[in-house]
Amino acid sequence: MTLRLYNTCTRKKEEFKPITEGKVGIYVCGVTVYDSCHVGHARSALVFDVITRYLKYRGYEVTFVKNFTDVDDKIIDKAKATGLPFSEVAERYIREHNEDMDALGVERPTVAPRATDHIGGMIRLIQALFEKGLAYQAGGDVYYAVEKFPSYGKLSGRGLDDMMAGARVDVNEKKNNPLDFALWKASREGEPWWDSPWGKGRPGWHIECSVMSREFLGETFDIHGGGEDLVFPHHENEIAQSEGASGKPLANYWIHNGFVRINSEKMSKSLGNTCSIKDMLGSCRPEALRLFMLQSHYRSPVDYTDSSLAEAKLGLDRLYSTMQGIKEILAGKTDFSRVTMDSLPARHRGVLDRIDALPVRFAEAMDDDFNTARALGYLFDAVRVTNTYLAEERAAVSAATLFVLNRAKKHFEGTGRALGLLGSDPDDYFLEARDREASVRGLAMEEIERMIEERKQARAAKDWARADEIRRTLAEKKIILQDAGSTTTWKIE
RNA sequence: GGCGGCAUAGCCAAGUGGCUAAGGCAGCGGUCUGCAAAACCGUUAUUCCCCGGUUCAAGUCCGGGUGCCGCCUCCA
Repeated sequence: MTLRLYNTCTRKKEEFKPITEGKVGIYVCGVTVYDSCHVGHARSALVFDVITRYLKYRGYEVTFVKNFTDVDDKIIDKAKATGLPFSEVAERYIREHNEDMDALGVERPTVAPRATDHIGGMIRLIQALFEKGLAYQAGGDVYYAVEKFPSYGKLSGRGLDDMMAGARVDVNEKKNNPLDFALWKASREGEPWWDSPWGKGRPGWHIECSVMSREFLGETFDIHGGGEDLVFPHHENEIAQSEGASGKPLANYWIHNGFVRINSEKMSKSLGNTCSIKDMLGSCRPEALRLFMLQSHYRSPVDYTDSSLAEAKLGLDRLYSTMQGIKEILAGKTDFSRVTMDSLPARHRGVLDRIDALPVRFAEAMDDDFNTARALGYLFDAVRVTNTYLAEERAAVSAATLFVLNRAKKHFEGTGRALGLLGSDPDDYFLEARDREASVRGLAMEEIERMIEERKQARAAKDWARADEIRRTLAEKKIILQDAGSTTTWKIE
């Protein structure tokens, strides 16, 4: 079975062949730390989190590098606006970024380098570009001479002439060609600076990634990723820098995730419709957002709305409710160690076969360019099979039942882990969801528990009128009571 | 102006030329329940934006049209 992935550079799905058997080196462009992360950052982070999780699930040893751009015009602007040193602005948003990612259940990268720790490497790379005749100095600035690099435009699929025709290139008299980009910028008064052969200055945006990827992954590595907006100019320029200097391919595969829209509109600061991760997590649980994102293919645009997120949450409840059902029966602790595949009665065997199909189909979907939407379809298929089985078995649990359910649990947990889902204990999941909702709505838990107790007594006395009255009263507060035998649980609608 | 993408049920969404077009949400009918909820069973696209073409066979390939969207400037 082979993993195939869509390579932006060739615009085709290709079979994945790592440089070193069993290992994968992946570099993803991280954030510029000048503001809080929004849902778009969340998508990118979740996409590459699932990609690295799946690569590990498949047995690869993954080295995942995701950088922080901690010196840049916008950070400097923010520093000026707030009166803080630029390094403190960066520090603050790095910390916030990490908190957000932890909250989303995104695994930390193997290395999270910062641009300012690699200034020396950048200077050396720029010098190498001078030696190759690809860089030129103009005052205290250094630019990359785009037309000296023949394959410029190969990633984004455009030629220099096409781009020249575009009206929106900025006019800068210091550049030989309007498409040339800055490798090094002279610092102005009050801006951070580093000494360099070209005077006091700071690096251009693109150079850091060329340097840090080589530092941690080598001149050529397996996968380079980022948001689709980075294809041009950022990644194109990285290629020009890295390949211009080394003469070797930068990355063998390029992966780009699609954008998030909000209510069918592009999310952007100018439209004022960005939604920060912090805000969003105040009203929804992280796993629901993850499920929502994974229900679309990573390259498609995704439209974020309150209702689509609410739907995803219901889907997540469905998954956890199956996990809860399994847990409940397994808690019976009957010994099933003597059950074997061969001794399994046909009816159980039939269910087991369908459940055992999950990891196989899951891998088949994920191997096809990380098709998480299809993979989730298979997961829900297995959920339905399990639910049916659960409904049939509940009355008379046998050792065979436990054997089958134990296997189901393993498969759900295994595939779930590869997606970053189903990591919580199901009981905790539902209690947490309920208590969170209750506190958001300011409901008094003691009062609810008291009324449930009263209703329990009414039911015992077959006083259905009183029991129903309590149900209705609580229902008005959106509290749904669920009777199961003699116990009653509740949840928020 | 240049480059690229998308159009599948009420909504979201997968679909790698060939058995009955995944899955989720919503809806409807039923089972279960004192009543409910959850769960389960059944049901919801004779058809995949439109028009041509290739093929024994097309949602899937090709050409044309229409409609959305992205990038080309900082952006995940």
